[in-house]
Amino acid sequence: MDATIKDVAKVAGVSVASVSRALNGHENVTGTTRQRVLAAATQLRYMPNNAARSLITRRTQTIGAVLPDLHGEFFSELIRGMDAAARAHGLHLLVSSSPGSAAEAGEVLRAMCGRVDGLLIMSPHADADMLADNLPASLPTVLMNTRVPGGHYRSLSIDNYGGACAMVQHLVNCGHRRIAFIAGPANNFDADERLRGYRNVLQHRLPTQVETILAGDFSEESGYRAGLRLRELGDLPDAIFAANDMMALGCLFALNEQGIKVPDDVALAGFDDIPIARFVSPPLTTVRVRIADMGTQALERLADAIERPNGSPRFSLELACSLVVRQSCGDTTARADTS
Amino acid sequence: MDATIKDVAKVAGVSVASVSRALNGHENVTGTTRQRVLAAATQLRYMPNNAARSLITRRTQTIGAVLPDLHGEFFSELIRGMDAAARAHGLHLLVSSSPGSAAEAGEVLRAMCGRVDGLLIMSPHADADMLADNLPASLPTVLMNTRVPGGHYRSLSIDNYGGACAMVQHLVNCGHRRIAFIAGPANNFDADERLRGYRNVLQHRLPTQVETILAGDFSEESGYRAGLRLRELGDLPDAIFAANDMMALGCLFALNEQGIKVPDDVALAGFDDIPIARFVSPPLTTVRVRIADMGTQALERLADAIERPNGSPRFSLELACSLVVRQSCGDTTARADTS
DNA sequence: CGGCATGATGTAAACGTTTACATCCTTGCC
DNA sequence: GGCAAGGATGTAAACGTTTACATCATGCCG
Repeated sequence: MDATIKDVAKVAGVSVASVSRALNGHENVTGTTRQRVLAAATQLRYMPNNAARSLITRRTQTIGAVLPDLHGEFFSELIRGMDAAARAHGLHLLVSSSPGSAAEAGEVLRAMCGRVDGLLIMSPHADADMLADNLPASLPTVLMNTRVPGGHYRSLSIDNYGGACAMVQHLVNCGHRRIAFIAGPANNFDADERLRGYRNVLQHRLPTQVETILAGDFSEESGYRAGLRLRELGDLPDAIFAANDMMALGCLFALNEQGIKVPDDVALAGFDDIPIARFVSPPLTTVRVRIADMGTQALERLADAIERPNGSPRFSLELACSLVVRQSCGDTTARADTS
Repeated sequence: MDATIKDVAKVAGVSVASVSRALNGHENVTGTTRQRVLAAATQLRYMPNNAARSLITRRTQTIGAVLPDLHGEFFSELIRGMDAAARAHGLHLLVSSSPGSAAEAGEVLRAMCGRVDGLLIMSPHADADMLADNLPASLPTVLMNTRVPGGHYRSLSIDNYGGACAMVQHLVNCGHRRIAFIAGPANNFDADERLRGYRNVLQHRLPTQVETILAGDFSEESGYRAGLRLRELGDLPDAIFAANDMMALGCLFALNEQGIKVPDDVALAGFDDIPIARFVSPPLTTVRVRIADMGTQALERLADAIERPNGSPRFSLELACSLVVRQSCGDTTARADTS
């Protein structure tokens, strides 16, 4: 059985209160007492019982992350960013995915909220009602890539819309006119925003062009299929903008197989700047999003909200993306970035 | 303030003991009492306080996962597998990476072990002493891809060695003789085992050939650099076996740039079967490892060890890999798998 | 020298559960 | 009708901390 604070007190010859004070670094404790306590604690390999501590302090030193399915590098990056920030703040990270239904997501939320000091939520199922139903209003929360109207929640997003606009602008500036878009999955926040950016620029800069949207679901396979279907559209477009890099790569391989040259026959662009994007040939022009950064920032905002329950304001932030121009879209004079 | 069990008891007009029994599904409680309690609980939105519960039950319903750095799809897959199994068992998942030093890893372990019922550990820093120093002997633990001699710990690994042997065998069977290897990072369990497999087959099947090992670190960039360095070796080898797919892809792009044709000029093989492997051209012959499966299995073994503290035996298991033959190594008669 | 402020230390209550044990009620049997 | 048995329910202790408050020693000042 593990040693308790009482055992330490006995060995050190002091009261439990002094042990607690010494171990928690309070001021009012003599140097000699502190030393005796520390010695006893290490001798007994004393580890404070977190349950007992949480019970009285009402803090768990844990924050929860509720994510959608955990496929792909996106989530390891996100978790990596959150983990680094959590460790820096002395916090622990409880993660859970919530694939499936909204009901299931609510269940995950309820199961978590009693064990954490705050919550990071990224979920397609999250809306105002669902959150209100499953979360105590007092629990600090930061939404990630999840739009809930009302301004009642803190929220942090990648500026997918801005990034998509920038990319389509770039394609237009390169002289491309007929620009096709490979869409992401339905009901996906990122996918919707990127599509919105594509449409916006098309309407404003190329009002005479009709939009061309190919179905996709963010998987490289769906990009591959889109690339094979391209011929069915009649003439090849000038450029293809895939809603993420994986689909862009899938599409690239499909184009290769058909003998369609990128960027000579058609330009190709992606979104995310996954590591492999710069190693394919031609290197892929894409939009860089700093995913780990979003995780870190989200956690830090949350930590702040926990520490200053009233002082920390609600906010709704968008993290900027940056255009990464490589060789897959032809004109590289705009800006070169192969770092 | 949240409702407590006392509030529920008051509303339901019963004692706290009955509330506890009703809510935890014990037998000896009347149907009417149970209903009254349930009604009161939902009315008050009662959520049991986990700290108090853990304090007395000495269970946290949480298992901890200590991982090395969290880069790449490997970890999202691993976490995905663990998460699915955890939810199935009603357990929560506390994750932490332990980049950096062994001391830091020890700290992570100590910080975790008071908050979990069991631990899943994957760490290059883990050895018998380090674990003994930082973990209570009573804490159920499952090691993943981490070799600690002595048979004192439960452990689960990918059969990297077997997979690498199978791949090199396959290359030999395809008629290749001069086989180069792009190694993974030093002190990495997977990397070491794959190298060992390469060496083993070389020694037994091709005793006259010298081994050719190019440095790498599992990143696509290091594979790319290895591909560029290939010419420095003099004649091109017959085949290149990269210790993981990312390096194989990096290498593939480097070969493309140099006008070296795969598989005509040189065969290329990888390890992991990441999703994109089947979409590059030529599709990559590789070794499939079921990473999510390892996470799931590890968690399930751990859950078993927690539930049956004495009944569950120590074990040391290796999860089989399977050869996935595509077009990058020439001869596809051995076995085709493009699923 | 006495009283008082100051600061270290000890005592004990409180946190919200679970559960062993006591109590009470019901039921069936003699 | 009384009694035993057994099942439902209540009472209270226990889990291991933190911390408000009490106590005690010390030194300073009047």
